[in-house]
Amino acid sequence: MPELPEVENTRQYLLRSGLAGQRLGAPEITWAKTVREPSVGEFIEGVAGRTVTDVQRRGKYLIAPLDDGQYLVLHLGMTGSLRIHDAGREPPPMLRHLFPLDDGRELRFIDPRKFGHLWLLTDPADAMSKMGPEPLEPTFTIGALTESLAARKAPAKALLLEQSVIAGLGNLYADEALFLSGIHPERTANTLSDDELSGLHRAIVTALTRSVAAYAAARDAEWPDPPTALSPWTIPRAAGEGCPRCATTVEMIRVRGRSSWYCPACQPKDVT
DNA sequence: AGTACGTCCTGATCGC
DNA sequence: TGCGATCAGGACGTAC
Repeated sequence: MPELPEVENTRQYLLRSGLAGQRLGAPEITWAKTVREPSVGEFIEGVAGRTVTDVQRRGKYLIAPLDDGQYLVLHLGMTGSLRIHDAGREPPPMLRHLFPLDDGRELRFIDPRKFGHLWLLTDPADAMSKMGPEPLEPTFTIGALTESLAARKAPAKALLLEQSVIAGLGNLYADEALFLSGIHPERTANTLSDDELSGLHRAIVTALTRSVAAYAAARDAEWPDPPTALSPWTIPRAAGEGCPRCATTVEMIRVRGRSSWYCPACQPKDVT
């Protein structure tokens, strides 16, 4: 599902498609609950006629500054994706919203499960002030990770999903980072050793960096319709599959209601 | 405050 | 073959 690498891929796709510089027409919103702020009417009125000046990303949020100082903010939820196509082209199934562009194309918001959301904000930085560090920027340090986990008794897996701890991780990359660092998903966060914390920090950066690169290569190879989803992780997510490191059959448990795949040999629950 | 869990959604898949 | 039940999980609201 859209996590940091997928959202970053979307950002790069939108920029390369020339969204910046385009003036938006009145958006067609077919699922009103998608708009979180302001009202749907104010959102449509506020977006119409404005020009997009850039596409930025914070965690899993896409932020498009507009030429009047406001910001169009998008979250893809679990199944959302964005495409820019000619207005005449057959609309895809599950098209939920569209933003007409002044060059005859349109920005399409496709979202089967309707978990994506839209905002029109004057101060997105304030709205996102509780979000944790960007894992691919220098602010994400071992010290920052240690500090945010030190007093927590929840399972490590659950905390990796909290956007206030790290911005941009989701269920799949959380599992991947735990696998790469050899940490069982149910390990209590405040029992992680210094070595485990530094290994987890490195694993998060490695997993995300690897995936961002995989998307970049796919964009180049498959332009102008690059994939919105790859599977650029190493821990298998299917019953009966073997660990890529030791061939032990991987297992799945539920942590906070989320499926968590791990290798019982490489990620022991009890560390001595 | 920290932790845990239900809720929103619908296409795909599973079991009888 | 068909149909109901289950699963998937990001972020938030609520409860303890």
